[in-house]
Amino acid sequence: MPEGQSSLDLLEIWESLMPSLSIDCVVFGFHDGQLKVLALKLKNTEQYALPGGFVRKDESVNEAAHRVLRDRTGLTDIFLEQFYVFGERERGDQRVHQEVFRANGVEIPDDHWLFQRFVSLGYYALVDFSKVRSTPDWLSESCDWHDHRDLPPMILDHNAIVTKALETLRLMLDHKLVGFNLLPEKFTMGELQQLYETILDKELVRSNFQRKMLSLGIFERLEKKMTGAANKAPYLYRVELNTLRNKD
Amino acid sequence: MPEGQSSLDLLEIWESLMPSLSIDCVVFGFHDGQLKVLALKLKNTEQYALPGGFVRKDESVNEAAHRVLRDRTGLTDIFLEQFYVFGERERGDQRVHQEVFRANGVEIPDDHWLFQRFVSLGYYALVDFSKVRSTPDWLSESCDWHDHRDLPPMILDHNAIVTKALETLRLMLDHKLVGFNLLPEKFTMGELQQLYETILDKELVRSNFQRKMLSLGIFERLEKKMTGAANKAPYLYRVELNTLRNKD
DNA sequence: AGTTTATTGTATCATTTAGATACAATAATA
DNA sequence: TATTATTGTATCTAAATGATACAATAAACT
Repeated sequence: MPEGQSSLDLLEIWESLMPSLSIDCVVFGFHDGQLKVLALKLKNTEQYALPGGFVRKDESVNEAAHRVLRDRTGLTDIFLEQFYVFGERERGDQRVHQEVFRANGVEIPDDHWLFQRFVSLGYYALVDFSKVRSTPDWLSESCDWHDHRDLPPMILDHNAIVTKALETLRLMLDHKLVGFNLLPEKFTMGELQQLYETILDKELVRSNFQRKMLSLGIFERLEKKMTGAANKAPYLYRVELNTLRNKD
Repeated sequence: MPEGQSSLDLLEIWESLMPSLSIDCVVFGFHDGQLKVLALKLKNTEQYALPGGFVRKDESVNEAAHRVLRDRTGLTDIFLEQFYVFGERERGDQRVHQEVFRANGVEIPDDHWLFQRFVSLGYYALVDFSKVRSTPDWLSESCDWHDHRDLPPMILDHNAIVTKALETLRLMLDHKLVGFNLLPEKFTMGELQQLYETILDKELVRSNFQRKMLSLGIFERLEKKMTGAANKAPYLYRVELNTLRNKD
């Protein structure tokens, strides 16, 4: 049995949690022109899972999601929103967790609460890839980025959860202005366009994209970014934080 | 103690339910040029509540919401969608239910599951006002429509839930095409416009509204509606069901 | 029966937004 | 200094939206 974790501990933990409720986070990042998703590789198996957790009795569901995200990425103050509740009767074989425990030498009775039905609250987060310090949880051996078009097979309905999260992100990208949460503080219009093209899976006309973005009036133009390339240097932009606010 | 319901029954019911999860439905209807919301008047109190319920262990959360809606309105096959999870630590005084029970002569211990913390899944429904046969539940003396701008004080955070539901409806009205779910099968463009104006709280230019709606190409023009008024009779329209589909 | 009235359906204008293309400005290289 | 690739902006066109006008018409009134 691995150190620091016993069936007794699990029972104590259970008492402090909201029963039947779980949280799954689809953490989006952007790197190398790819939209990435954080996934955990479960110890001693070939299974992957989304960062997730449970809701404590003394915290709100949104607080729980922020805590999960902080534990896996080290980030606070991130864009994080509910997008769907996954509450099918059979969301996939709940025994996957049992397999994981067995693979790690932990015997837990079949009727343990962990293997009961959970309704999962789906959250999606938009983070600055470069700021993330990804950290596996105690069941996982690693926590890494995967291209959203090439995700490993994940437990339960986690692949479907990512699909739904991406749909929501596409919707919100047109609707609210949330895209730049995936970029560093300073970015060029070219980088922003590449981000939009990746998420929407559609090519955009550069000049028109630039016109539209700048007409929003939410960007502050900073110094030029000397790229070293043999051509005109693009300006860096920053979102004027006074203009927008992402709160719970 | 009222017939048909005892503490023992409640315990049995409890065993069949997903713990800590509840469902609240904001049922929108349209009548007399007003956007209406269904609310229950709790027996022997001046408190109101949204139609709601719990999730059975053998049904999905969406099925649970449909069941709640069927029980309160008699309707199946309605537009019903999740819009938010209300999971604050203190969503208001959970003892309101206790008050209701006391007012009805039912003593339930303070530590009963009904008074514990619940996370509520918010659903909103769009229904044909004329088709609803509103039916109170066993805790309520009536189930009636209220103008959305003049709702009675409701328990817990139910007033806030309605506000959030209305925001979602406004968003979806622009985005998807869901408005006509609030109208009878056949309707005039004038009626549809009045509906949009009420929901969006904004006047629209008739000719432009008509042009936009008809350009969607989802309406089938039927016979004229002879209103009896001394002017040109408007056509009735129906949504071509082949074109659109609302599924879970 | 002809006139009046209010409302509907559609046309037409102007304005705004979006798509397509062109071109001057420019950072590094040849 | 010319070349090159890319950026920022302008311009033209097309589509969507806003504002207004007007003919068609169901019932009431003369």
